[in-house]
Amino acid sequence: MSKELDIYTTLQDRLIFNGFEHGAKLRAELLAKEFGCSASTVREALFRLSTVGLVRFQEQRGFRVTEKSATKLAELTHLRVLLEGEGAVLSIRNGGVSWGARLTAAHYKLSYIEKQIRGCENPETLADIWSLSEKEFHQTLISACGSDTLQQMHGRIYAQFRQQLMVVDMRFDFISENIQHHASILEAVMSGDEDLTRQRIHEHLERHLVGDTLGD
Amino acid sequence: MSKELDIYTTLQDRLIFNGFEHGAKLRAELLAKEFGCSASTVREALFRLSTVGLVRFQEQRGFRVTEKSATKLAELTHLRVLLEGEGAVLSIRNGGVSWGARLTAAHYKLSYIEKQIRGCENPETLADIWSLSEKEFHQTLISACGSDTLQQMHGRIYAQFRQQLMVVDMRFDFISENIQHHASILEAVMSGDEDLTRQRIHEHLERHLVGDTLGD
DNA sequence: ATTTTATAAAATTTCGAGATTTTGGTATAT
DNA sequence: ATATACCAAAATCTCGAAATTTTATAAAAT
Repeated sequence: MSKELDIYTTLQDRLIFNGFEHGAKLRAELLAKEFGCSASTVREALFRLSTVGLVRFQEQRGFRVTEKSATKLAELTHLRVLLEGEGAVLSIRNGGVSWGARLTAAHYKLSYIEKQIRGCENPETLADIWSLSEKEFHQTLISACGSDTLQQMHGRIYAQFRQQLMVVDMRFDFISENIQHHASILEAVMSGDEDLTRQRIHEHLERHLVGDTLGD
Repeated sequence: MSKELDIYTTLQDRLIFNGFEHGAKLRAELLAKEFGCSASTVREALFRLSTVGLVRFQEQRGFRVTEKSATKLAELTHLRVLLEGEGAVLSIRNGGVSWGARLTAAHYKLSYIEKQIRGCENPETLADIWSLSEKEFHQTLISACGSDTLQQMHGRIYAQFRQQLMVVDMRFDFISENIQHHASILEAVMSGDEDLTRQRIHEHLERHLVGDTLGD
């Protein structure tokens, strides 16, 4: 694998899981030292990440971690509801048994971890594994929609959404609700009810829409 | 303005308006000569364009113009209907008079050009100006939605959509229908009917959904 | 005291060349 | 005839340094 791609993925992870300060400056030269490569290589990766939205680029002023704001989070949530709802509904239509099986499996894993978190003293220690499972569940949910473009787009929105939310949310106060939400989504999907599925996805994410000027 | 940005924009235009062959190889070194700069600068721009989706990047194999396919076009159309519908509906709610005025103006310009095209021997000569007006109309349609993220996302989908369609479509056989479509969308918007607006946007783009396995 | 100007330091952008990998052609073996 | 191994040419990737621009600091002017 090329160095550039390596660095791209590493940085992406750090950005999503808040390995950097909110709005921090990202100096290619410093990161280059850390990664043991040249500044240009880091620069390429940062450029790509800026197009994805995890990094902000300013002409002659370098790169910064995208800032957090309630507005941005609300916008991303709105789009997630839209895309994930669409993806789920299409998957219901096209998915068949194998998709149902995969989704059930993903949900089983996620709910197992979420129940662990609920009864745990230091839930932060489970944050990483939780993130992976939660992502997998939501990805699986739309995985049979038949549109790569939709999934790709959802992936980006999801990444930015997590970036906005991480740390803040890692106290897991919401975990009981969440267990309920995920189960409700699965239930709606399995019953084949498209409108209900959309509604449940909406309910799951609703709490992040505060301060939103967009419609409900 | 930096050279990189210059090149980025130039390449973006060429890619969208099919200044390159379908699937053509994009060699940084050759383009560098043409632009009078170094290969690394072009490389940065190409990397960004690959993240946007106009260019395909392969590890150790360089860059290519994104291939055209009916499937891809259908996927992009599907997303356009979704995002543009949502953006238009939100704009109806938040837009107010000034948005209505801007949309009417954009429509007036577009319909003027489309009528010129209808009665023209060599419609290709008007392709450039048409593209600009059509883009402006659809951008204005969602411009009061209140979500930068949504608009940005729509912009990317729109760019890829155009890339798939250009040349092929520049014979303007559809122009009479199109005049009708655009007027219908404007009418639905002005009546404040949200469902009708979505439906009209869908009808406008429907012909590109052939070969689609996604539901309509 | 505040603003403007000049200068130095730091950061960003661009470059061209060297290192690495792929591609295409030729020879050798099965 | 097909497949494999080898080599040379071409393309890609990485680097470190030079050129440019911004930022910070201090001196001069209002």
